[in-house]
Amino acid sequence: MSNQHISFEEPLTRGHKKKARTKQLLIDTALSIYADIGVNALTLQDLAEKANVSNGTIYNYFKTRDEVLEAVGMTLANDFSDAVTQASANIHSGIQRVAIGIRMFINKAIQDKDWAKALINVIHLDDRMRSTVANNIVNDLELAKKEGSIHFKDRHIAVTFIMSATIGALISITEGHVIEDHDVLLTEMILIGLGAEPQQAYAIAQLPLPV
Amino acid sequence: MSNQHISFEEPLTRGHKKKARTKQLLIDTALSIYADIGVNALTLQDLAEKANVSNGTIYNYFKTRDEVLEAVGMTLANDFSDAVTQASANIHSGIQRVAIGIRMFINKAIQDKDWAKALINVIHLDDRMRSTVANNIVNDLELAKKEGSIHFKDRHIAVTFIMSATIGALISITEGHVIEDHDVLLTEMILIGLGAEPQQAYAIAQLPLPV
Amino acid sequence: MSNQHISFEEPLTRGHKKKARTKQLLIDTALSIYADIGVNALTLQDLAEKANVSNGTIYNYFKTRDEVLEAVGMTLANDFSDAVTQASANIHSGIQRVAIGIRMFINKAIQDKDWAKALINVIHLDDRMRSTVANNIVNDLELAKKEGSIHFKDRHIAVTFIMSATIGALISITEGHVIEDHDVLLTEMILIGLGAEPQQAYAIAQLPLPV
Amino acid sequence: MSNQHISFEEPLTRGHKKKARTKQLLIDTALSIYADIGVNALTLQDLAEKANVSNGTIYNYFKTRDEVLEAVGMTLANDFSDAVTQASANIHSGIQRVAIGIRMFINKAIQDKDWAKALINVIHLDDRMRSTVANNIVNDLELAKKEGSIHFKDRHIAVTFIMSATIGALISITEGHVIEDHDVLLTEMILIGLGAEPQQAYAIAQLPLPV
DNA sequence: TATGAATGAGTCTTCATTCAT
DNA sequence: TATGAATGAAGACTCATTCAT
Repeated sequence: MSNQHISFEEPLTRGHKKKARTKQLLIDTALSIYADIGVNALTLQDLAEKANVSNGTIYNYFKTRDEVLEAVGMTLANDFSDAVTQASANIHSGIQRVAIGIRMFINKAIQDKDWAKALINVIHLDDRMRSTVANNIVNDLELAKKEGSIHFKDRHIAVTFIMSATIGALISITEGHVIEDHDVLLTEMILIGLGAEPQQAYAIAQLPLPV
Repeated sequence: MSNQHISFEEPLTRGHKKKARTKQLLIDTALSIYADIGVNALTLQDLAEKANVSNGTIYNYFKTRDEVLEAVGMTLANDFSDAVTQASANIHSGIQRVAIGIRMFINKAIQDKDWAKALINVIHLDDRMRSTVANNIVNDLELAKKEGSIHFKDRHIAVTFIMSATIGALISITEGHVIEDHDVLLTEMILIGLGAEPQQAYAIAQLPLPV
Repeated sequence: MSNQHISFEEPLTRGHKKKARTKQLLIDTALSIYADIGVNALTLQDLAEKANVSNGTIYNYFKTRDEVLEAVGMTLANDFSDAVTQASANIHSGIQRVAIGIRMFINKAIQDKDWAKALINVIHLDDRMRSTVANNIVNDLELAKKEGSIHFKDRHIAVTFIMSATIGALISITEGHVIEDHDVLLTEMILIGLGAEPQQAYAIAQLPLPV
Repeated sequence: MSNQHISFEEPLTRGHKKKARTKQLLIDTALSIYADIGVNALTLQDLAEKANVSNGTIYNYFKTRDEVLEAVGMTLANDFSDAVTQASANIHSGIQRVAIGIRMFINKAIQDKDWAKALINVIHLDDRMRSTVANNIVNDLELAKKEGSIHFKDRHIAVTFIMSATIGALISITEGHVIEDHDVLLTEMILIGLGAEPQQAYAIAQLPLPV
């Protein structure tokens, strides 16, 4: 949940552990470029320069430019997945799990705007990534429905509703619109929109996040 | 509200005045290319070819590639604005006007998926367009708040919520996920999310749309 | 039959006829590069420079590098075909037509070593070209067999024999080994090898070539 | 005469001395790549991979890529030389030795098409190799002339004639055109072309090859 | 205005070669 | 000797832009 993905500036002097660190370096560097100028504008020459690496080196790790972009997308998707899954590990209420996911996204975006920018860029361009994220939501959503805490007519619409409202908030945040309790407010709106009782929605949206 | 933006295939003989017909042709053609391959992938060579025009001709109407993209964005934004404004002309309830806007977007997307694809592409890449759309919502939203039919703590969050949820639905639709009463369902979710009374939200979301 | 293919040096001031002259210019220039350094070593940058043209211009006429090579090969093949066909137009004896073909090849190579070098390069790399040439021989060969002037067990072997012996001689010539009556001597060897009566072979190989 | 040159697949456990085994492995592997894709297309990366060796290893045995190609060419040339020399060791008739050389080439090509393909590739690109082969023929040819069994006006033309007709046949064979007694038929054509008495040519071309 | 040939800077990609381990 | 990561020069190809006709 920290800044580890955008850490390419630190001179690789630390561990001397493996040379395959270069691959991670490239991905991290690419991520930071995404944040700056977007996915499309990334050129391999720029990536090589910013990573202090020769252009040819990139091709020791990726066969094509697209493979680089894909690797970055995967990294983002997996990080998301891992962080949220881990945080919700001990939570068995569907509506709570949904709330935690939304709030973690928002809070991470506030902490690390570069991460958010990169994520937004990738999500707009990569269908697979959207599916990955959607799959992570759908189970919690169905669980919440069974619990009776929310209700919706079409699952796909509900998932889309959550994702798009969250991404929308992320865009706002990267543009500088951050307010107090952003995560709580948005979560309330989404849960109520999904048919939750306002009282319950308020309560759940404000629960302390798991450590 | 019809297919007019993607009408470049028709042999440009109809009503177009001889002058500047070419400019509109170029914009329409660009729009259809957006829908197919996105904004970034549009090349002027492709545009010229698809518009049955020499590449040099484009430069008689636009100074740079960016100017083409801008013109297309303006067209999309204005069309939206005009259509919704016109439809809501005689509606004086804020919440109703918001509902009409959302539903018109959804229904137009269902009717004209190419328009929706182009719009999505543009909105993701063009900050100005987002603002244009947002400005059209904000007045109705404030009006609804004054009427007491909805309530929200932060205006910007509310606007973003509406827009992003709507765009999310548009994306779903372009991907083929269309269900019955899509517009009504989404409008309900959004209005309730904004704090509307469920009963009222249901009622308003189902009102017949103005002709 | 003259140097027309390697005429790229002359400044395109003559006819002002067509701009599509550029395509021919490129082919001619490529041909001369073949002669110098071979097909494989041809780079488009080199071609552009030697043709006094921007690298991008090449792509106005050919989609890929391979298309350039193919066009040059076609030019060579067609030139051969046309020249020999024209020369043998009024000759109805199969063995005479075969002899004329061989001798024209040899003589043209002696006159224009660049042409020969380019031809050799292309023939080694382009299967289609070999077939094209072979097809031009096979009819005359069958005709000669029917006349009883030569005889062979396998047509394919016979055609290959003629072609490879001729190309071999071309290679020798490009390497500087030219002797008097090279065309006549080689033709004799080939015709006799194909079973012609030595007396007849001598006679036919020495007939004056048609103008 | 067996498949020894293309034997890189076998797990290099047999008789190879531990030393310099790798060098031979590289040459053999290169040979097989020649057959597949030609000399020019051979890349050291590909070679290293197919030889199950690190790319850096190649540079322990060869200073440059060209040195690799040269070594392969030498191997091919020497193998030819050795095999034919050995086979003709007890044959003292010039025309017979010429016939044996031609036929051995053809038969080896039929047995081992990869060898033939590699040889063709090399011979087209390497002048030195052509000379090496030519030198092996020229003595036998002069001997045959002294014996009166053949006669030619220009030695170089005669050598070229033999070589090119043989290589031509090799190309045919690699393309799948193999007929019965290919070696005998071609040898007859060549010998007759060189002025041998047809009866003698037939007889000599059919003599059993030395073991 | 319309045309389309020409331009050339910018990108991706390949591959021989080097070198620290 | 063997390895394989790193290098960087070189080449193919794209595409916005210019300009003479």
